[in-house]
Amino acid sequence: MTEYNPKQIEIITVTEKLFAEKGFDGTSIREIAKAADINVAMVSYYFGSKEKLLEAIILYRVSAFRIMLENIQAEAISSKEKIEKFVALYIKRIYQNRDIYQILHYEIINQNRTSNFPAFSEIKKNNLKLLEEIIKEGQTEKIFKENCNTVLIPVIVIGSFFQIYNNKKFYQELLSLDDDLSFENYILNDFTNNMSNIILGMLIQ
Amino acid sequence: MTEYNPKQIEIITVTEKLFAEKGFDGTSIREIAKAADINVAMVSYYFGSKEKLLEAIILYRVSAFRIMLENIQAEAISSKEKIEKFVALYIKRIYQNRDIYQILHYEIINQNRTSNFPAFSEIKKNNLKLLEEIIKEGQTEKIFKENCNTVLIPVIVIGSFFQIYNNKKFYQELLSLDDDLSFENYILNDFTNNMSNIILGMLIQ
Amino acid sequence: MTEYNPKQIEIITVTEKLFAEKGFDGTSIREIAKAADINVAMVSYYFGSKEKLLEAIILYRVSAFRIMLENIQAEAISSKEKIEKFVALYIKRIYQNRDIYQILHYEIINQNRTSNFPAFSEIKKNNLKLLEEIIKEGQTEKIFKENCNTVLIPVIVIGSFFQIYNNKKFYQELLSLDDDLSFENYILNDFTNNMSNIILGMLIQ
Amino acid sequence: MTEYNPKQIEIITVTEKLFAEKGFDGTSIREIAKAADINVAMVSYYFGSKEKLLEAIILYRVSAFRIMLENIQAEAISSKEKIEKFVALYIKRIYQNRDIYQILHYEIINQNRTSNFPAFSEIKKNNLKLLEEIIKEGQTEKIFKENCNTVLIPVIVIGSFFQIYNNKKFYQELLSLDDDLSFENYILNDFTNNMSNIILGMLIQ
DNA sequence: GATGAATGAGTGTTCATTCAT
DNA sequence: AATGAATGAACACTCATTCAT
Repeated sequence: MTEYNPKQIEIITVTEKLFAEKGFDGTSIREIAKAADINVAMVSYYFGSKEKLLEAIILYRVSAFRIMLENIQAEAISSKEKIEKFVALYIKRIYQNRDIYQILHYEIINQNRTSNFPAFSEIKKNNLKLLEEIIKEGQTEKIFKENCNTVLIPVIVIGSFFQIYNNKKFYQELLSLDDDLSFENYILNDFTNNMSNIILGMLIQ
Repeated sequence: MTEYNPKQIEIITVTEKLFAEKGFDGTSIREIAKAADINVAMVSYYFGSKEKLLEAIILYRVSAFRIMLENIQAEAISSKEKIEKFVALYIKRIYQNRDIYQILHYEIINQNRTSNFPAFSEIKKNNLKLLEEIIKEGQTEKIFKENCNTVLIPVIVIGSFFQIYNNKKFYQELLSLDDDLSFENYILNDFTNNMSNIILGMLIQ
Repeated sequence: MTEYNPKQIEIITVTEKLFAEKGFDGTSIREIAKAADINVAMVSYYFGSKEKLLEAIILYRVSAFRIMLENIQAEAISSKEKIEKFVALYIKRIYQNRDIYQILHYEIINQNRTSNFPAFSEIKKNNLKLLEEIIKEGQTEKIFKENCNTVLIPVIVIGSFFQIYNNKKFYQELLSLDDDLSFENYILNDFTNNMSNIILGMLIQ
Repeated sequence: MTEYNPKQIEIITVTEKLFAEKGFDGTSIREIAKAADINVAMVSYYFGSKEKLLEAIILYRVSAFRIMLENIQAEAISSKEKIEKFVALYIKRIYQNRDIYQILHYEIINQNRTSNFPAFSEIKKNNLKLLEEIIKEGQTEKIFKENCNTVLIPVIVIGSFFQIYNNKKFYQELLSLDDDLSFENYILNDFTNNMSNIILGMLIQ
């Protein structure tokens, strides 16, 4: 895990946004250089290649996912509250890292590139394991149903989020969310609550 | 609405798949020409440009969405059964048209391209209206809750589907779906049932 | 063995000269394009890459070497005269094809490129075989020595030629060969005669 | 004539080999820096530019040629033995300095670079003069012919050497010289003897 | 109506060199 | 005295598109 200097981090940050907006192929190194106010040669100089820059971005951000939702389990709250907190934290985290998720989304589909993202799969599996523990706790407390589809929970949360986020304009119009702030508020409050309730609806007897 | 000749339709069909797999920028006209066994100049000749080909693909497929789910409402079945049918048909339709959905997904994000897809928004709105009617029916029958979040229902269904579909490999491993057929069966049966139940869970009192 | 169209042949001809003068690495596609009055993209379009253009040049010229010196053997002249004719023809041939020889020379040294030139080796071996037959004939006629170093003969002829040719300026000054024509005359007459005598000196008892 | 410090000499030594192997254009400063374990800026720092480094290499080695074959003339041996010694020394010297010869060879052809090498021409002329003296001695002794082509003698020796050396692989196979040592032995013994005999064949009446 | 040839703009990358330190 | 960081120019090559036929 190499450390990046401030300029490298700026390149990563700028490129992250461009890749999320226009895709990997749709973004040229010259655009990146312009946006980051650096020389075109700098990307190759710092990261070796455009593809390695992509990998660097993913690695840089994915490693940030590591310190995740573990502490929820330890808190002295009910299983129901834990699920609520899990969903809220999960959505918040996805929202904050929506750019890198978008990129991963692009690139996971184009499986020709950076063949696999084992680190990312690992995190997804860890999250699932944490969720399973919370649910198991609720099951021993006889609050949650016995046969719960754990796998579908992150699927629904993350899928629904991006379905809305990727069709932002459509839903902004539909839900009268005039500006970006009200959209953000919607996601972090109403949408989050709705998701919580749906998930709990799946779990509670 | 221009009619396309068989060769144009073949180009559309071939390109649809390539765009879905590799994205618009990731697919070159040469690849298309090779895959469709036509001359490189044909694409420009028939469609004007690569971008216009994209628009043609979208228009061609989106118009196929038109004849949609309207007849559900007319059927002599319960509101609950109508929702189940709606969800099943919806997923089936998305699954069948996953390529064009994938493309739209790509391109809606890159909003620089083909500024908007009004036809597509129209269809989404129509579907929502139909769904609202079904729900209203269930509400007058006192089967469904009064305040239901209609908007979220397609969001959850379509979002969850693509969350799974785009991470096919990950979920195939997780759910032990060895081949494409068992994956398809999972989507059209288990996943569909799960979605139905979740949606009904949101609606039923 | 693909046929080349006139434009391709012109590219080959122009590039041949540039490669001979400035080497492969020292010649840019832009220079070639300028010299051949074509678009920069044409080289890649016609030959695939700069390296494949080099291979095309070599193949194109080396195939011309094929029809070589075979008919000398059949002629009704003495072994001594055959050797004289062999040397004269050999030098003439090298002189005419000095550009491609120069390129091969460059590229054989840089063995990283186009790993080997089996076609070229083949021709060299064939020439050696032909020479051996002539010498054997002279040996049975008791004109030539028994133990002759056949291998060294082409080495001396070709080596000496290029030693002079590559230091043209130096030897033009030294031998008072003011212009290109007198240099050419020197090569095809005096130098050729000298070489003949030296080779015959090696062979004759 | 500037003196070079040990680091400069190392750069010269390392680069000499790289230039001989891959040519001037084919060798990048980064490669040189890596091979000599120095910073990329060092070359420009010490020599001004890549081209000036080339000139430095040539100058450095060519000056070593200076102390050459002069003492042969003084020795109390026959003219024939002097020629034999001259040829042997000449080949040995070329063999030892084959790298710089290779570079000169490259660069003399590309006459755009380092316009001329007067120092080198000087040495060649000196060698010719020495040879002429030896031959003249032999002529007064009535051992050598009256009209001898002095100029051709170094041409043949140096030309033949490089014709073999540059096609090392081909001749190693042809002459069954399995490794580098046996090739070296061949050059310094058999080849040298052959050359001596050929040259003497040209000279002796 | 259809296409092979051709093109200029653009791609990612490498280059020798410079410069602040 | 020596260097890591940085740069603009050039590199080979691919792109979508055009055009004469």
